Amino acid sequence: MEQDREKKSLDFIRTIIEEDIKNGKHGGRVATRFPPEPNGYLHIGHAKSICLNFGAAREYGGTCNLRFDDTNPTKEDTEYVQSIIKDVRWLGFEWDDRLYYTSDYFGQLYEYAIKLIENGKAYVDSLTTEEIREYRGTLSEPGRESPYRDRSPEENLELFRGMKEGKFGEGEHVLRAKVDMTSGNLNMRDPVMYRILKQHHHRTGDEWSIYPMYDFAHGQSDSIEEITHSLCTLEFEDHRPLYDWFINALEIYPPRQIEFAKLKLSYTLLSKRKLMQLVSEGHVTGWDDPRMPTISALRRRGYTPGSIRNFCDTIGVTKQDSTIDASLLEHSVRDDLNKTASRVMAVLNPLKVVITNYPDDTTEEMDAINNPEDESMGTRKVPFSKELYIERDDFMEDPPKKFFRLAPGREVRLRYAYFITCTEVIKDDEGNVTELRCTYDPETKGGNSPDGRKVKATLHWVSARHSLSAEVRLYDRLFTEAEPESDKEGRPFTDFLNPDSLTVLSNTKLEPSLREAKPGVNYQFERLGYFYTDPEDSAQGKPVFNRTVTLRDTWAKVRQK
RNA sequence: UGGGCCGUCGUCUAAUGGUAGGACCCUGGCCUUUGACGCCAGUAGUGGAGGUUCGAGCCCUCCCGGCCCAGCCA
Repeated sequence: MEQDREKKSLDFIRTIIEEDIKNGKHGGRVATRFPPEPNGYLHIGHAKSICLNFGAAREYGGTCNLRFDDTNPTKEDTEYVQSIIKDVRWLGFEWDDRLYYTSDYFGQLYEYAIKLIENGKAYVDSLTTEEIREYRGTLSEPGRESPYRDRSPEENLELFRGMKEGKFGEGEHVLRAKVDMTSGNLNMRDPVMYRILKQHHHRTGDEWSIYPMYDFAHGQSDSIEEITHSLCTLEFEDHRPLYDWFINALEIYPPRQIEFAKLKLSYTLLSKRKLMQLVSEGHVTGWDDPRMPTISALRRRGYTPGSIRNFCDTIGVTKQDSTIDASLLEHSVRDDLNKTASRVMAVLNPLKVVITNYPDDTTEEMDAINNPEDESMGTRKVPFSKELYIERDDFMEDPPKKFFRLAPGREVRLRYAYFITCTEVIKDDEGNVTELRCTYDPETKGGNSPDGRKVKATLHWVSARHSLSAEVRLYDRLFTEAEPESDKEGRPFTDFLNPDSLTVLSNTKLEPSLREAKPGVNYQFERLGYFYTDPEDSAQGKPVFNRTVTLRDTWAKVRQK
């Protein structure tokens, strides 16, 4: 039978790569690169590109370089370099000694520019920024040639050298490619190759007073590194003819650029500028605020590298503009954590329960399973005593039909402990329930009744005397709208910030084993969700928990109806 | 309105010109010491009109809709 022969369907990029390998292009070599600009933190959209570039290289026995596209010293910083290195590693990828910077190529790029000048394919333009814009034309009208377009190579050379040597001020001149001012593709209307920027660069210091534009640097950098497949996002499709023009004019190694759609995720933003704004305006506490879609924030929230890689696998790679449902990301992390996270009992919104027929000073150690999905994770002891806490939501004095948790006169199971029956409801002057009195059935120790009687609900609980209080942060979506950036009435995305994106709980009651919880560990609080000990704010014996994601909650859906 | 790209279930994504499949979401049901997980089932799609063909999601034409480009940003 051929049933087991799995038919894999490749995305269009991998299809091209396999085709190239089959045809012996580049001698079967596969070389990709991930080329971030160090001007912000990486986000989940970058993860898609990272997984594609590093993933494809890995799959086809190739290499993937990490290269920082650092051609604009006014926006870039080593802080971002460091965070990017950390994030790519954390995602599980390695570049060995292939860590590069476009700034490594400034010398070579300068030589390339000289060559184009000598060949009459580049010229120094002395128009102002505004004039260049006017001369460029519009989407529907062709541009006009600059009056400086026909300077001689000798004059251009001298001017360009002068630019390099710092003889001119910022904005006085630029170097432009002599392509075609009438092209329908605006990128071909004599694009700027170099501008004067008397700025300190995070790597080259004050060595340069001119810096190449991205368009004059990116393609050649790929060429220098002999990248076989230059993968980038759709908006650069229009730039490809220009890159090819440069490569052609320079007669250097030609990489093949292939464009794919960048990731969009519902209920969040993935624009570096706007993420920066969220940080600078204080809507979040930083780039790694767990509500952010950055890699560092997802990590701090408790997302695992595997869950993100799996997410990227699931969403695929195409050229179609699309928005992935946030629930798919949530599914990825639940799926991963379900198999690996230790279960533990934690009461977030405590309601006191006194077991009236239980001895005052007795403590029993109940056996609890750490992970029903993985027996090798073993068991632990959880103390049980007369006074307990249960979740407020697990009791209703006047329950609707479909509520089958605790209610007056009703019997439920306390997980790994006993069946209890609610006998009395205690309230304060305002009628708020403050305490429950229950009886337990000693025969049901461990959670089973010898007479075989069933209960409909199993509740989590924590022994009051043994409980630990800890700060627990409940995170929710940052925005209330699926597409905060595209409001019909043009309202800014900041109008749609979710006021309930963060709830901090301090009056929580956790099982005592959590006292020793180390920072940076994933747990499942049974029946509630996955939580992660905050790596920054947790201290010895004083963990702080971030909610990664809730468990799926069927009852919440029923209740809403 | 110049140039480039893209239209398949609600959302993503598959389908040598030959039965439109999978995932997420959703809805039922089973199971359950997590209303979780798991399992079973269900709902639901080729933007439109022509054409080629025995046969079109796929090829051709036109139309409609969406995205990107007018930085000395990347």
